[in-house]
Amino acid sequence: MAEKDVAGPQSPGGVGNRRATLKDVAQAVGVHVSTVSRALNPETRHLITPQIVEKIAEASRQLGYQPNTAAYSLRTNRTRTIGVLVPDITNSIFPPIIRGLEDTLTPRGYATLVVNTDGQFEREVAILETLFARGVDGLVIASAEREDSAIRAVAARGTPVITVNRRTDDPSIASVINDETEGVRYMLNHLVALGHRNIATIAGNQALSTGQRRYEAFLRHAVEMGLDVSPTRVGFASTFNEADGERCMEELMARGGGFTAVLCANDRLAIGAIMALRRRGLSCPGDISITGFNDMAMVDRIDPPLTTVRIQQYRVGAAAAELLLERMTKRSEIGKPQHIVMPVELVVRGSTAPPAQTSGNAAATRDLKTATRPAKVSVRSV
Amino acid sequence: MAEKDVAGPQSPGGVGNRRATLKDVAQAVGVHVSTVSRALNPETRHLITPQIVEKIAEASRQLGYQPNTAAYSLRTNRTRTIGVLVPDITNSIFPPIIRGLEDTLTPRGYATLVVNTDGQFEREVAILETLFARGVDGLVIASAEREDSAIRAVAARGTPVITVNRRTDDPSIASVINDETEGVRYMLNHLVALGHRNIATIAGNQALSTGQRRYEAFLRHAVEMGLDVSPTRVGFASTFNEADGERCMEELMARGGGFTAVLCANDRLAIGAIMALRRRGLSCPGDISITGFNDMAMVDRIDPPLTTVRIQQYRVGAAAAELLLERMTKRSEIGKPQHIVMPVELVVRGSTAPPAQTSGNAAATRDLKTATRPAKVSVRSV
DNA sequence: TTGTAAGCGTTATCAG
DNA sequence: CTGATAACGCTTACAA
Repeated sequence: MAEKDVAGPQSPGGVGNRRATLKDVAQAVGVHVSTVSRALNPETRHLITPQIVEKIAEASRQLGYQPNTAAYSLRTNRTRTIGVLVPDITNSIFPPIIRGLEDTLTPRGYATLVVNTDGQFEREVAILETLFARGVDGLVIASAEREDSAIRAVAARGTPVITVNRRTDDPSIASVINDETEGVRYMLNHLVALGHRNIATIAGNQALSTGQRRYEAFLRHAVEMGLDVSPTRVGFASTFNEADGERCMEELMARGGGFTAVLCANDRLAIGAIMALRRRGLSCPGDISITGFNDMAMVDRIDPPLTTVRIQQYRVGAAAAELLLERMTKRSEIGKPQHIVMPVELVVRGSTAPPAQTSGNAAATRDLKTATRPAKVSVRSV
Repeated sequence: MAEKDVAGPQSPGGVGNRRATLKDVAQAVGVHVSTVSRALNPETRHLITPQIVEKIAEASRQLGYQPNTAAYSLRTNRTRTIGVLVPDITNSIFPPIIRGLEDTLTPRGYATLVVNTDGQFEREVAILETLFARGVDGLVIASAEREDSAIRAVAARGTPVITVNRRTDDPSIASVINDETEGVRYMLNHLVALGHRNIATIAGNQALSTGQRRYEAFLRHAVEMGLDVSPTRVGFASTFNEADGERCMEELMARGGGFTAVLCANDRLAIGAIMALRRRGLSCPGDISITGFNDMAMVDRIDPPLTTVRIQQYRVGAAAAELLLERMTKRSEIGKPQHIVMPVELVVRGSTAPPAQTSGNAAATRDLKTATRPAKVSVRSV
């Protein structure tokens, strides 16, 4: 509870009330502003006599000199600012990505301007407009759709851009995403190991790479595993949220069921699915196992704790920042990977269990196999 | 899945590849740049002949003119940028506040630069330094401590500043906070109505206004209600997180218990408390009722669903933005409230119930009264 | 190694 | 009402 004490970020010198400028430092040392500029810039410091550099450094410290960002930008056309587009910062999968970005960008002198698109294309366009007006040096886009003409326009314009979490279908747009395919495979493996043979899925928005890739992986691997993937066991969500999960689950059950597990394209859909189940008086995982994707904050504490695929949000952000920095400095270094896929891991919790043995009270479950397998695994790393 | 199509934010005109400047527009219309500047600025537009204004507007539209922010800033010393300090964007109570800020600031032409302090004072100071270097026009601080010399320094410097969610002890620093006192009173009322007479508390960090105010309110209202507030029934958390909640709950139980409910200073402490309880083989609310504060995302879905106090995070952010805008434009308008307190509401869920009737298996519960009251209320608005 | 000077795109002051 | 001009603070050829 001790008072926080500090010299404080207020004028620790300066001239009068103004912030100190290069000219002030130059005057103090008795050299020209250009000399000060060079001395203070690591790139050009070597041009200046070490003693003078020292004197300049001292004086600028004394005066509390801080370069004027506006002047720097006006002159160099660079702002050391990165625009970050997210669908909605309120969706808890994005903040960790943003921190990953910030934590690697800030030490390099870059600031991030985070804006919300709410998944609306017109907003995305308008936002990009204002970001360009502010002269961002690069863009990180977490709101990318598979066909995203706005992003293509940005790239065509020459602004370094990278998508995170999702990617566009255009391979020339750099990206950092998660290994959706493997994630789905792990999950199917897990369900099959528990004894499930009749697995439905609630797929996400197919206009987003996450939705599309997870669904595609489901189809591919389910077939490989010899599972029945009839279209009646597929629900398509358009919004990746709880309401849509609920709706899709109801649809699936209305179509007659016959499945013992539902693989959902993300955690929020899974939560909705569980609610729908409950409303019908069914239990998870007693009657039906439900799985998520992302491992959002708190899904380990909900009832039942969600079995899901953990993605490395923070590291996705950090990797994207690194990649972007490279593309902004070394001019389009060839040979560097343009697409990074981060590994994911399966997290087994309470929302999955072996299929019910009896045809019991679960209206949606029929066609049960008898196979039973190891009941519970803790967090399994892959 | 239709391709998103748009003219795109790329050069819709411009000159060559460059962004169009005032000079370009001036040339196109055949007037001087200063005329264009005046015509485009609403404040000075009246100085220009309407026909010319129209021509200029048209040409600037045609050329896709966007004012250069850096030049504007250099000239005017204003950046239309607001710095926002939060402890950690990953903590889900902050994103809604940030959206409230953004949604009211963006339409007014301001951008927000959000940075994380991680609750470290040195980081806060360093961050303020870089924000000033970038020339922010104002500051919104969600990471304020009660005694915060850095914030005082900012205010002394003349930069408009406002704290949100928390406030400093210095009444001259404007703030928008929640009604902690009423929140605690509602909660105590609720617990007493359920029949609890022996209520413990896990207080938050007393160096933060939230922690201090909630604790003070607990003491005051508990006394008013004639409850026993012995110090053995108070635990002090230092970090407002689950781990500390767990630790405090264990401490409370180790001291011998005797309470039937625990009022926690926020939701995360409550979650930790529930975990500690569970580890001892006790149940919530069967053996002990636990309450939170904030109504964080997802606490309605955890097990048990948390009874808590809902704060209006989004509106806190929006109100702070309004207040800040006022203080930035109308020069320190007197008469306007400097401190806004937002109303809160009680949300009753599953983590509270009447105290156990028997001295049962609950090691921590004794001294039970017999009063029982209405068992469950749904969301009650106040 | 250092100084000179131009110029980035605006806005504001001062004439006309 | 409009034009000319300076200045904001910095970087960067080009000179010396």
